[in-house]
Amino acid sequence: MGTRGGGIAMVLDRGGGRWKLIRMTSSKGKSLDSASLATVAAKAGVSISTVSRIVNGQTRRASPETVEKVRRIIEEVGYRPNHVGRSLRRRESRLVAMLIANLDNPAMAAIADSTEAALRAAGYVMFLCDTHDRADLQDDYLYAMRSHGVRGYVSVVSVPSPGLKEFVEAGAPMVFVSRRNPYGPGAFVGIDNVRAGADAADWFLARNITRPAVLFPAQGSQVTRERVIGFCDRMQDRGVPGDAIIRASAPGLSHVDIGYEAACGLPPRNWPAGVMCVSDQIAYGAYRAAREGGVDVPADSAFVSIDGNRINSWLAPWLSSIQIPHDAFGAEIVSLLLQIWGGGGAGERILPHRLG
Amino acid sequence: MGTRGGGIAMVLDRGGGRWKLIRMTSSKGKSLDSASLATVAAKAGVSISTVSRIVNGQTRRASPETVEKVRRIIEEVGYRPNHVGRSLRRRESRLVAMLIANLDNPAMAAIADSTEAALRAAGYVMFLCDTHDRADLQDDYLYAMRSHGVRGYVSVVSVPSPGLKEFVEAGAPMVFVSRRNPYGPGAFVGIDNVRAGADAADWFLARNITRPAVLFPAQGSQVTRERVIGFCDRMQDRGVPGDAIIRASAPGLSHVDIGYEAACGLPPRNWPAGVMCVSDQIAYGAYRAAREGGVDVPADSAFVSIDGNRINSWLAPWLSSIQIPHDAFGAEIVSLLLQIWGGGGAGERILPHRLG
DNA sequence: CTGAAAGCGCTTACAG
DNA sequence: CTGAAAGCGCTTACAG
Repeated sequence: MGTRGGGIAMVLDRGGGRWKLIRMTSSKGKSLDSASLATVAAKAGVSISTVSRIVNGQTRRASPETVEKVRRIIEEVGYRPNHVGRSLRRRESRLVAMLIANLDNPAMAAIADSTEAALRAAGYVMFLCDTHDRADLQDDYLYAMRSHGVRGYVSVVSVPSPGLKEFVEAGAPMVFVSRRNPYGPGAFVGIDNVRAGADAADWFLARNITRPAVLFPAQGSQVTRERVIGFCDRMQDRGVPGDAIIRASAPGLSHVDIGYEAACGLPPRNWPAGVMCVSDQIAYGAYRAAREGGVDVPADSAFVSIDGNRINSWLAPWLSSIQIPHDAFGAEIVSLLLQIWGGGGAGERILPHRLG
Repeated sequence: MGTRGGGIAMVLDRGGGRWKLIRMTSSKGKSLDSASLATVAAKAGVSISTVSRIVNGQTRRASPETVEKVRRIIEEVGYRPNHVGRSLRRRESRLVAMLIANLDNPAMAAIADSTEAALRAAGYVMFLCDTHDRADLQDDYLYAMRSHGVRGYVSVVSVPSPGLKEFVEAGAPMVFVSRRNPYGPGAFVGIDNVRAGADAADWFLARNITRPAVLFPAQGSQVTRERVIGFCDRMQDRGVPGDAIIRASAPGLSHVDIGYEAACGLPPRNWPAGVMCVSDQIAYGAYRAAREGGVDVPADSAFVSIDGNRINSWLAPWLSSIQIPHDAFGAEIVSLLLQIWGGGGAGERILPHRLG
């Protein structure tokens, strides 16, 4: 922005022979900053307004010769609109904030990936914020993003926080992903977690596994709870007594650690023939515990989980994971944002999962 | 930003009894936008300048009572400085662009993670851009970031591109990570790849593996080439004939795919006792090929690679990976940025790797 | 101790 | 067809 290190030049105004002081970018062409509208206008001998209009595609409001000349100069000096000035004036930007719990999680990275692509295709720029699952950081980012004039928010597995509540109540355009808005209704993209859990149950029953374990975080979210409930309910609906299912959980935030710890609590002598993990990361952790306990996966014990990380086919061939179509999330997220901006209200997009 | 949907209010100017027109945020307190300096100033009965100074910590230039009153109002209306206005005026922001080749790669995600934390600690906000290893996208992002007034750039495994060249030549504050500046000297954070390759050779030799294979991308970067060279040179220096090393490569960008394909070319009957992969992802791909070929890893064939992804201890216990301290990159990157901004010139930070 | 004014780069009614 | 002017929110010499 601006012209740090730029010089000053005098230029004769086309119109009335008056002198005009204009700033010019460094003569060496070495300036980091792009030329401004003023530079282009001066070089073309037209007003800033005219250049602005042409930059914004209003070409019929200028003579063909002017348009041609201005375009040539723009090309010549490599002019690019300054988004900061534009944002300030228009009071909106092409920025969308993406708040994500943890970049280290491949599932999150996949969602970020597809959202970035979809936003870019729609002409927006994604502003990625890693909240580390912390309410205070989430709020810091929300306020910072607002200060940067972002036009919308995508909140992936959000954590409840005062700032989030404030934003939701103020009607900030926000799409929730995986985890629903904790403060009311709202746009949502995700899967049917109860059904995913039920599908895992069916998968076991098809293999005559009727005394499985289910592994989940002790301080679970709605998401993990629904998966567990879907699993257990289906099992019981199909005749498995409730106490035949081993429920194993562990505290903490890291799902790998939770999986490991929870699995360490399973009976070593009587290891279940099937282990349902509510996330891939939990399965990764449980896998190590199984190995350490001398259990052969999947020969002795079938592992099923929910996520379907791409890496599984390479590193975890022993895992049957219900695939969440993270690659398809981005398009739905952007479509919902556009719908909200268009005044069409929120909506829910429940995407189909499948056991690949 | 601004006051979409806000109303207008008349307020009596403290000083001269003149009328002043000020904007106010929506009376319902439901505005998405934060209050502006003007709002605070009007409520406090002082000028915008005074509020601005107090916001920026210049408290000794105002009476204690004024400071107190203004602070109370700021708290009351929840004022937060608008970064867009501030950036435009100051002609700099607290934004740092992070250009990264591929979020899907855990090594990249780890670098992004530690950089984000280090930047945040230093009072900056990271703007993450996924270039998908494409020169055109990298340039799009570079120009877009400049338009947003970012103050610095971090380029992780950058790809050569016209825009990058332009930025480098214009002296943009930029730190290169893993891969050096292709257009001259410049700030750099990474490891000694030749030595890492040599260490892998030593590891094999310590286990009497003298007929290893080395797997690498056909269109390799300087980075992968150095690792291969370091490996082969050390092998030969220690008496292994050059043709005893099987060099296997495959084209493409995806390292898992490259690893798989390259390993498929290894002699099934005479599979090498040691496989050196220039990255973890290549090892993941090669591992599958080995399994499919009936090779038991690590019993029949020892796998060594370079990266040290955190997930390895859970999912790839068969892999001995030289650990790159990605978690420590962030601090070095930020320290270099601060050094550049401070006029201290660039520098190289070669971090120690180790085989855990 | 405090405020009026200029200006960052841009857009947009408005006037000609 | 074109330009002067106002103003987005902020900072900062400058004047008092």
